[in-house]
Amino acid sequence: MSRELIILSDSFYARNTLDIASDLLGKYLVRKIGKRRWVGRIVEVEAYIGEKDPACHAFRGLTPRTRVMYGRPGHAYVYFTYGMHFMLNIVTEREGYPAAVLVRALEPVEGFSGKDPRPTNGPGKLCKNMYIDQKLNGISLTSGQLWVGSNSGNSIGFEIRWSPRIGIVSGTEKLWRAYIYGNEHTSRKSNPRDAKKPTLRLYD
DNA sequence: GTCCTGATGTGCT
DNA sequence: GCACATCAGGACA
Repeated sequence: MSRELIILSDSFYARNTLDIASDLLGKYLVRKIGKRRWVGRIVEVEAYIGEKDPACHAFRGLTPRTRVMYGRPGHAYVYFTYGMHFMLNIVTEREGYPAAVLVRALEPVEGFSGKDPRPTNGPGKLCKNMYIDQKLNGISLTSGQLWVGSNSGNSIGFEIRWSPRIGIVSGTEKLWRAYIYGNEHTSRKSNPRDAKKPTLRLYD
């Protein structure tokens, strides 16, 4: 990182989830443990919005697991799945309304020294390689352990495309997965047939 | 490169 | 019980 990053404040996350999803692309996810730091440029995300979205964990309402998603925006919702993977989500919208953005893939920028040329090209993989686990569930993204920053300089232009979300069985008609078209670090190859706009969000 | 499979914890029915 | 917002490794091409 040649320039320092500006931490996004809570107000960034208190908006429409689809806007946040696309705005997060090109921003930097930062994980800090002591003096070690990992930084990745966000290249792929998915939106999960409200109790009427059948793919959203809040589809079945408020439970101990989904409590964080109903909480204040700008916090991390981390959960465990498939018996072996953690997933990082960022809570959005307003308190009491369950919505979040799943961080699916990053382009490594700093701190990744292993042999894998794509250490962060999937949601479980990026959590593993950045030591993100359930201990971070519910923390604020201004707490200093984990946050999203934006580069103060000119950002390089890129094209955003939208597709169905990955790994779900219902809600596949919604185009709520956004990624940086042509980037090598997404979880799937770019598809020229993917849309240039998301499926419009319908409020409850 | 593609397709297929096994490993595995947790929340909720 | 079962359904998962998955990944790595092996078989094949």
